[in-house]
Amino acid sequence: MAKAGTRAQRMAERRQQILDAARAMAEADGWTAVTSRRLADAIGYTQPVLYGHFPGGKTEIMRTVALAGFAELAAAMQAAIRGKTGPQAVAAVADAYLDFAATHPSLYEAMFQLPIDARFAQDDAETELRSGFNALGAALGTDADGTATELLWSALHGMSLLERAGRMRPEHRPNRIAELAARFAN
Amino acid sequence: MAKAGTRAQRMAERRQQILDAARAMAEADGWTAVTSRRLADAIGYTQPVLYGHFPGGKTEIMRTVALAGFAELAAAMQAAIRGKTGPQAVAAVADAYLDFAATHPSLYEAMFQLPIDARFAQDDAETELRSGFNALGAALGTDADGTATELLWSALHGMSLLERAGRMRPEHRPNRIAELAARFAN
DNA sequence: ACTCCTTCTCTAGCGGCGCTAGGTTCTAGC
DNA sequence: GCTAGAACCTAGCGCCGCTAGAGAAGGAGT
Repeated sequence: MAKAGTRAQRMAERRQQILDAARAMAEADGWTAVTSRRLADAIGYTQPVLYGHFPGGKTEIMRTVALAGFAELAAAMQAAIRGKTGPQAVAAVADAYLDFAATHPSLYEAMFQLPIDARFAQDDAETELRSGFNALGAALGTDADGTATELLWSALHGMSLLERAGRMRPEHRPNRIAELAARFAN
Repeated sequence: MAKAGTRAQRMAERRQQILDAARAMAEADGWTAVTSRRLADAIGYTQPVLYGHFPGGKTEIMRTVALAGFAELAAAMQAAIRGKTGPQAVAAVADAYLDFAATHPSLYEAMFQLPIDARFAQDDAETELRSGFNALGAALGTDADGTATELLWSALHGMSLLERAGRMRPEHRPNRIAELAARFAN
């Protein structure tokens, strides 16, 4: 008899362990500090074990972490909008978005800045991405061809990165959100 | 007698050679392909020579390339605005910005996405950065506390990255620019 | 109980990275 | 021609992502 659970269960557990460790490590010291050796150490095994779970190596691990991030971001935005309309909805979704990016900078980095980007659109990422996009669209109310939604996403994405890079006055964020809500509410 | 010019001249020339090679290499194959060995090969010397010119290593080289990029971007924006006001000015500056980012993706990456960011503000970067920021502000006309300018910069920055990542419909860029001009003019 | 076979895990190593200590060659000034 | 210093290279460090192949562990059949 095995120590605990079925083979598949143990595999799934360890897979999650790897993802958790990678995410924690990234948030603590940045993605460059997430090396295959350190990651293997963290889960109590050696490097090759990682490749058993993620044949694509570090890239696949980051991609998987990013995927979870998209789901979380979409959920946060949906929760923020609930029951709001007009400028309030826009301000709420903007606040939620920027908060998410600021609170989980490395997660956000994995989602948008790393070489995961290329050809992301075909698989299950589509669902989470679309879901987040829709949340933004919902905040705007009507947006026939999605152009305004694209613009709003652009502004939020850019702002989160520029804030993080120290290129925007942090204390002005409320002003920026107000400005955004004023200019984007239908 | 030396082969050509003074010592200082030869140093300056080679310094520029390194920067040119790094930039060309980055645009051709991305920054990860710009390694100290390949870079040294490209200028016909060995690695340690690079460190004579740029004690900070690869980071300092990228930072220097990025600095030139800021100057170019600011110039492109200023040229685009010339003689325009209102929505036309905003559209023109947006077009110039997005064009720059799309035409020199790796240069743009060095300017905004790489770990150069941290504490950039104290030295000569300030000038070029401020100059670009001012060009955006000029396109907007009046912007008392700079909030609208921050917002415009955010939108352009985010849009350029999302376009590059394939997350925005490329054929819709004119729509996005029009939307931007409409929402941001005065 | 013993063998066999699969499944799991580790050891060891490859090529490449950024970077640097220390020796060698060249050059300029006397 | 000699010498001091600048210029440059060789060789190597510790790290990276990744993998081939050896060996241990554990269940199935006899």
